[in-house]
Amino acid sequence: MASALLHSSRLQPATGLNALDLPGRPEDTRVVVAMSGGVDSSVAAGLLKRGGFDVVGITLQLYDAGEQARRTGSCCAGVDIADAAAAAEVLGIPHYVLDYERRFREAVIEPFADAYMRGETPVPCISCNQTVKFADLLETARSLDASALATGHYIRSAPRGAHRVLLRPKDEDRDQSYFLFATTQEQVDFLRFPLGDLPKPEVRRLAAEMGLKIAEKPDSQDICFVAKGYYADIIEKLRPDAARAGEIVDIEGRVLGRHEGVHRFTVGQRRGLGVSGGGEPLYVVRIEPEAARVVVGPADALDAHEAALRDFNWLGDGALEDLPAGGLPVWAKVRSTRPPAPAHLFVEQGGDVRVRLISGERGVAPGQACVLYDGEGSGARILGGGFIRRENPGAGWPELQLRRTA
RNA sequence: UGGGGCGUAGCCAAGCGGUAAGGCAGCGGUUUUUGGUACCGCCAUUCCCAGGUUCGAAUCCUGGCGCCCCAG
Repeated sequence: MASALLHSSRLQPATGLNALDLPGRPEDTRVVVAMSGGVDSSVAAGLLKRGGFDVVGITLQLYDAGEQARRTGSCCAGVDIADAAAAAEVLGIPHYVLDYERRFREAVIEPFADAYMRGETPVPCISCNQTVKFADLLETARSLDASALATGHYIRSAPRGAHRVLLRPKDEDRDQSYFLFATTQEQVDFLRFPLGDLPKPEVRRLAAEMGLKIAEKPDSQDICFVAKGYYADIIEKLRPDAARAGEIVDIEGRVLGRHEGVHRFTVGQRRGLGVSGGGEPLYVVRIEPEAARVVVGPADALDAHEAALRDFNWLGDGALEDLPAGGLPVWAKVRSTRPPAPAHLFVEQGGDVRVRLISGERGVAPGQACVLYDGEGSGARILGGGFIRRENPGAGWPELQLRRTA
């Protein structure tokens, strides 16, 4: 798509569709671009503008900038909004700022705090995409008579039959599909991702070429609404009464130390435990919020070979219930920064979804996403995914139950 | 108060006359549009204390102090 946008505002001869796979001339096609104030979404807007589309930039104000206003690596607040507005002006497109603070708080920040109190490790970027960006903003785009909503995510989408499919981007290092697995088919059909075919350095080059001041702006990182590194502070501020101190115990139940609240921990975490045992490093292997207990153990104790998923979003062909009984071979990511690994997807009688990780993964944390692909590398299709559930490992596997009775 | 052993960083621990390994924990950083992982760097001018021997002592000697074990 990007190459088409770069060079042409003509219709594709074979299909009669424009570069966004939409009918009509680009200049008659309105596209809303979600502009965060960063390089990526600014270039996405610039590419669409170059492609001749009727581009409207929208920036969501998501949280009170406050003292974070001057932080680098943030988005959607304070100076970032000004950056987005400046970029829109350079590109010559209309730009609007919408106040979504309340919605963002309800849909992203509050659930983020609650998840930690439950002993889970949430992915706020996913809930943000899921609710604020792809639900609320998408509705706004529709109400503005836009034919599509575009973002600066590194992911590709392409027409397939009556719908569109999501594909891993050309630049695998920047792949953001992990954060987008929860996108519904309806949303996918409406969304466009102009950066899917571009490597990041090329995007920065384009930003400079377009005269955008933010061409060298650092990538955003960390949780946008959390001052660097101290997410626990926000949770304690939001849930002042919920934080309970408790014990840090080893797998045998021996008390090794104390902690100041389970929300400060995540499964797989090593640093910050303050306890040492046996000369080998200890990791959080389980969090028991009911008992305010953090269970730690050696690296081996982190190996997980399966994960039960909730809120599963299926983007593959056919019905989820029709998967092969022996499981569908897939590639699975249980963390954003790990490459996809071979796995099998199972759907049980009651509709519960499970993934078996063939080689196992270390530190599979409840609340994180498990995202599924039909292949390994660039261009692999995103089949959907779900959030990892807290549960007792080994329970509920039909195969294991069979073995037990046999 | 007979015998034996031990006291090295927050924890474990090597060193046994030549100028303080290593691991865990901690701290800092790199990587990363989540958290974590991983990786890199830092972390005892000083070896329970006081004397002594020696060119030189954590290492040898003497005396304290403190633990532990065996015996009574």
